[in-house]
Amino acid sequence: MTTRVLPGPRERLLEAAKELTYAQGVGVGVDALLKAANVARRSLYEHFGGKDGLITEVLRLSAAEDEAAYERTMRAAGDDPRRRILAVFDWLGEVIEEPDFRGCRYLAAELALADPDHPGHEVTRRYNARIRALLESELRDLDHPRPAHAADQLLVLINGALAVGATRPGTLPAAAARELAEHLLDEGRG
Amino acid sequence: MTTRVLPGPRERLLEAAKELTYAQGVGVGVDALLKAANVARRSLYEHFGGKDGLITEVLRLSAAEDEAAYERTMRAAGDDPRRRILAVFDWLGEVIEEPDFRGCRYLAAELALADPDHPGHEVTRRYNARIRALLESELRDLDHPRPAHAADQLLVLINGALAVGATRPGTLPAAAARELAEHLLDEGRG
DNA sequence: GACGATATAGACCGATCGATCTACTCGTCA
DNA sequence: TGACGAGTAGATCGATCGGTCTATATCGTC
Repeated sequence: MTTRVLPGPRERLLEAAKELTYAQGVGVGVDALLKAANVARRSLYEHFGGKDGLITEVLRLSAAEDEAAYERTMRAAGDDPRRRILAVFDWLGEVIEEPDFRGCRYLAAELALADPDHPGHEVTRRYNARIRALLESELRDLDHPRPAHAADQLLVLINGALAVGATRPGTLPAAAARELAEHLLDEGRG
Repeated sequence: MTTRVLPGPRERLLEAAKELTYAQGVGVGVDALLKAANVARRSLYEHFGGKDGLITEVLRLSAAEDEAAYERTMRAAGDDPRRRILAVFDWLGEVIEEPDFRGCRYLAAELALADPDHPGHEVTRRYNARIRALLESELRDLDHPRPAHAADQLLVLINGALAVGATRPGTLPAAAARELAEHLLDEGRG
């Protein structure tokens, strides 16, 4: 059986690390992670090889979850690609207004991991590429004249809203970004 | 005399810390800062009271310099507010393409300083507010119908370009942002 | 030339870092 | 029953953390 009734030390560690690395950054100490997960020190090194392995796995897991959240948001918005894209900004607005919002986890990791060879960088790079591909696909469905370029612009708007949301809470940057996205989507349709 | 021919330990520390905290994040060790600045350990605590004081002062100094850079960029672009604002994005494009670009220093500090009471947060908050005020002033000169709202949007575009530039180097996010800024500036003039 | 302020050099502090190790417990399955 | 794998508990490691300390050197100024 690969399934399990109670979450094992691996799952507990991943969950605790997901929360703590977001709330306090990837600089959190191993002791804090072990205590929060209620896991023996040895288990961390058995399952992940070390702190870097755990952090990388957390990023991978979160990336998959967040990508799924983008897809779920768009699916729930119906079939119109325009509505689906704008729904992303509405959802981001809710995320940003959550009381414990602390900005984009992947950008924070990108900036905090000083070692350029840390495997976490590759994860964040791929995550951004996948979100961008998701957006470009919608833009093609919309028959946008420049889907690749518009996808780059949407990525700027998304990351901008998340960044401003971290520094200036309460200014509703997602709504501001959504409005710019509308202009972008209307391109080439008079 | 308050001026000095050779930079003293205070100036050397600030300069070294400005570089190291950007390249490696605010988590850099005190030893690394002292070594890079060639300064005695004691001098750091005499001048800044501790690591946090040094970091905060670096943020303050950098904020003043960067704000001046915005103003210089706009001044060099002439008198037309539209040109002046778009020049900011051209300048950001150059900054992002610099080989050692590592994203926005203030957002990185905001995300890395886990303690919400760290005085650095106030500095980054004020910095963003001042840049926003700078932009809003230009928008008023331009007789933009919604200067405050448009300033918020420009801030999203700027932070978005810097964020994407950190994660996806070479994709020219500043140019993408500039194009969206043009739409924004043309608002209400048919 | 003496003084005081400002440096430097570096020992030293307790705390914490990430990581390794041993010893013990517990459940499973042969 | 007994061997084994997985997990816990916790001592321990060397390194590094931020910070304090003493001792010495250098400087400008009276």
